[in-house]
Amino acid sequence: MALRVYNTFTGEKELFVPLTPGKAGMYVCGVTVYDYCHIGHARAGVVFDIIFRYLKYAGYDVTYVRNYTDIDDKIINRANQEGTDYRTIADRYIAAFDEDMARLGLEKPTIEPKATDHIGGIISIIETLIAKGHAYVSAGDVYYAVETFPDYLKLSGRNLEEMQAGARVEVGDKKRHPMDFALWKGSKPGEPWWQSPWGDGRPGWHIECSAMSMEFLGKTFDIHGGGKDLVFPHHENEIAQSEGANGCQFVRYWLHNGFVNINAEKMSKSLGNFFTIREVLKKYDPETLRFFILSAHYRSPIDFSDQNLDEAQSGLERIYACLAALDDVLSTHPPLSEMTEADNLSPVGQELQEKAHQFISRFVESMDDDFNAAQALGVLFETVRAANRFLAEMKDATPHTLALLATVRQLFVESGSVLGLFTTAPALWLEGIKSAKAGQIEIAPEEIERLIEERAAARAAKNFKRGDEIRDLLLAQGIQLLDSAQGTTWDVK
RNA sequence: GGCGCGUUAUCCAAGAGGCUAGGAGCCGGUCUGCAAAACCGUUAACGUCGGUUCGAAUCCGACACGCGCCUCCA
Repeated sequence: MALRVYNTFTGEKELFVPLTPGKAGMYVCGVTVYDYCHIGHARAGVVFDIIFRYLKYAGYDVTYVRNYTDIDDKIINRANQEGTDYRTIADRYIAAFDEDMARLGLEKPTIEPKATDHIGGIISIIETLIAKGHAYVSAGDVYYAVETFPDYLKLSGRNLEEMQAGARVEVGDKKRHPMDFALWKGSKPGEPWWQSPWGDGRPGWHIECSAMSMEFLGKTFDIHGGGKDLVFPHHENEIAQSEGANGCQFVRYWLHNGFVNINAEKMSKSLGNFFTIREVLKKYDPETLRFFILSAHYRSPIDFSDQNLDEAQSGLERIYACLAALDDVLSTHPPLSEMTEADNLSPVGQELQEKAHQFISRFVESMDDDFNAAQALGVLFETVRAANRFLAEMKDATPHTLALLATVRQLFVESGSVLGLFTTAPALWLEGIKSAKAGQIEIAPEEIERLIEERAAARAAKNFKRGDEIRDLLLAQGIQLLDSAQGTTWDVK
């Protein structure tokens, strides 16, 4: 068992060797809290959630820090628009973020610091950078002098000349070099401010992450994550700040998740083609959204569309239906013992036993390979098929077959705890999906029930023509009748 | 323009030199009065052209197409 992770810095998968054996320090850029989160945030949240969970599962003592950037131009702009103060805006969207992430089933990080609680640390790093000649004061602002840091742009693999050629960076008279970036911004009247050696002001974007990561994880730590779009400039600037101030390596492994696309184009605030998490969750179950995110590798782009979400839901339903069937058998015949040795199992039973035996090692192998959740889901589906086959042919439950089924059920609990799936009782989840769909139909459930009764009567009288008529009538309204030995139920197509 | 990534069957999506990925769908079967649902089975692919190799989706090169970053972004 050896975890390998793709490091943006080297562009290769590397063996994960933590700084301190048995421990892992991870910092992930959270959000700037000025608006509701979109599904791009959902992806980043879910991706690093399973990375956090898997590191713990693999036995590491993980310290996971995810920040809130609660002071920034955008927050101030928003506050001005609404005629309120920045704190009101920040607190509102912190609460909204927490709510959205909780609905997506994210575990709480170890620490969730706020930038404004770390102004002291921020000032202290800036002072060090000035003392070391990496930063300079200019008319109440402080800027980082990128030319003093030879490794600048080493993460994104660019160079300063190239950047300037295509960039439309304004050569402000306050900056010495157009690529210099603000560490501290003097406050204008009416803006929030903190006291500093350079006058009243507020931190620039980037410096808060250097300060908070150092505070909780030290000068050097294992994993730093975030969306691909943060590679430049955010993470590049963090490196310049932290390594410039501390004179040692900042981060050992840089992990970046891919984008969410809409119609094969990047979704973003600036393009205006984004969906908020809460919009999406009105239509889709949170676990469906999570399952959709996990169905592709975290570094690949994923295309968000109704069709893809519908497919994700079908796939998840398949697993849940199998789990419900397992629960059904196990609740009526509680297993007496742990799994015993194979006693004349059928070939189908042997296949299931085989799948159960290999399950964890195959799951771990997938996750060890740069958190390949999509491949891990393949392992789950193969097990579902084997279990369904077994259930279909199982006549009576022997202690051994029950123990086998209980083992299989437990494997889904275990893998589900890493993937953040199957947290709901299967029967309940399936019921939830059904009633969510029922909310979208026109016809009243009482009317459906009445027609079902009428159809049952017609069928009892062998009047199949009338019976089929009713069936077609309901189908035209999106109501699918499900006949079974126990009677007729219905579902929304 | 610079840098980087991708192209896998009808669609989504893993895999990265020889080993059944998987899901949705199609089709076939079981069930059913007939269907549907469910379950089972089954099908098919590696952008194009060259090269390396006993063997290439997989490695190398060229080309085509698509995308991303270079400006706030997860």
